[in-house]
Amino acid sequence: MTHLPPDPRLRRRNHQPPASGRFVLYWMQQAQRVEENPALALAIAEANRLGLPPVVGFALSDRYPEANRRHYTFMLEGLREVAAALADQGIRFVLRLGEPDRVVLELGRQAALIVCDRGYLRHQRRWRRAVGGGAQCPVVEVETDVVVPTGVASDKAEYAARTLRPKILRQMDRFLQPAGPPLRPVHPSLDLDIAGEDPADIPGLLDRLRLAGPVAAVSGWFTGGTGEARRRFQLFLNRSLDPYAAHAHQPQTDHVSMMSPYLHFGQISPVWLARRVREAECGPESRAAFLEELVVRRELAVNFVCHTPDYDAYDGLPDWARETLAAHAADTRPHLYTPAQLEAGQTHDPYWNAAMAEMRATGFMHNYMRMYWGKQVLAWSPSPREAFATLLALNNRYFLDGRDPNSYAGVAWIFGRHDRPWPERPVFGKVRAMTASGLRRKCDIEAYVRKVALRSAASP
DNA sequence: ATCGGCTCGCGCAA
DNA sequence: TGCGCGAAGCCGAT
Repeated sequence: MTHLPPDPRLRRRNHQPPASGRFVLYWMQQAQRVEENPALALAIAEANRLGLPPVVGFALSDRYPEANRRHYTFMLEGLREVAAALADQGIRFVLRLGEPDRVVLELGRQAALIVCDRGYLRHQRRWRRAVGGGAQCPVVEVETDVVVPTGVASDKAEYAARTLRPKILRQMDRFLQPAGPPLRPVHPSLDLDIAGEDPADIPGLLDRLRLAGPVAAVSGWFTGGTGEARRRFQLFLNRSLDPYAAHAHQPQTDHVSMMSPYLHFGQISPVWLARRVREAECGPESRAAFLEELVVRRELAVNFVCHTPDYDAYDGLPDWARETLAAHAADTRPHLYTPAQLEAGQTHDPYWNAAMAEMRATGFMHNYMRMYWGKQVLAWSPSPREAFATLLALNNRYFLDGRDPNSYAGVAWIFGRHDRPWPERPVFGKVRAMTASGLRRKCDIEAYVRKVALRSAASP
């Protein structure tokens, strides 16, 4: 493997010598797409060089943290499309039920090389460590789901967006160069005799998985898959990119890309999205604002989970934030709600209830409302620690983009992470507060409430 | 309608 | 060591 190009997106996961095998295995887990997938491209190139067919393997586990029907329907819609797109190229897609590390080590016994993509949460890292340590052939990891590879951007936990921003912007250009034309496999793998599930049988697969909770699918609002992501993004470019910057705090509009569910499952490439926006005709402010969200803040969230071992724990918050929240632990809470009352959207606040209804009905929430929604849970919970737990649970249960680095960075932001102190007030202490009067001042919040009422009434 | 003050700590200039 | 400034705000003064 000494021939591997010196590409900062590549990393060897073990030091096994070259092995013989029936195929080259691309273990797809994070980057659930065929287009703009550098891990798949590397697997095809290596397969051609070795004179072997490439095979794509995917492990479907119902032990994924907080897995439910909503997430899995969306993911399986995407994987069905992946299987069909791979078949068009003569590549076999092997879907197996089970824990990813075990499934991949089993499949990998017949592989000359394993290529994997890169998710950033601790269970995804654990799977890759286990595969790297257990495989009898070389394992190469490819960074697939950020623009600037994490180690190139920064090798430490960044304090805030302002400290990461210059590092990202300095490097962005070189990682937005278009890849060459997609490589075709010389040796097709469709006829290889490898057992796997039928990825097109979504109801059958869902029935066989033990999924938590009564959280319904939201296919009426969001259908999974790269084709659907591209269609939606084209609509965004046509209609919503130009007012994007001006309407960032206008949740009554739909001038947002809604790419986060597709990015979360790797169904669309952030590099491709960034290139499209750079080429788009729009005001420079909107172009910069979108790239700020897509690249700077999204990759700040990745930096956060990579360098904060307890990214999902209250104790991982900055000292100043924990200290000020502790100093206000005994403050009177004018409103207190249980997690069940919050989940049902039964509070005194119609704006908050609308946000919760949007989340339940569609699996999505406008960014500005996500902040307001989170800040109120802090205000209405018996303690910041309980608020933190409630927010993560609701986030990961209902959002299609739950359980993403952005989920953990977003919840931590509610409690002061990546933010600065502000004037001291009850309950919040020096952590930034948001209020209903602020919503009324800054946007047409009544129009947002009406929009959500229509949507949740029409909910499938 | 707009403006300033509030508050902590990082990173750069000196 | 000093200083400017920051992921999305609030509030009161003008």
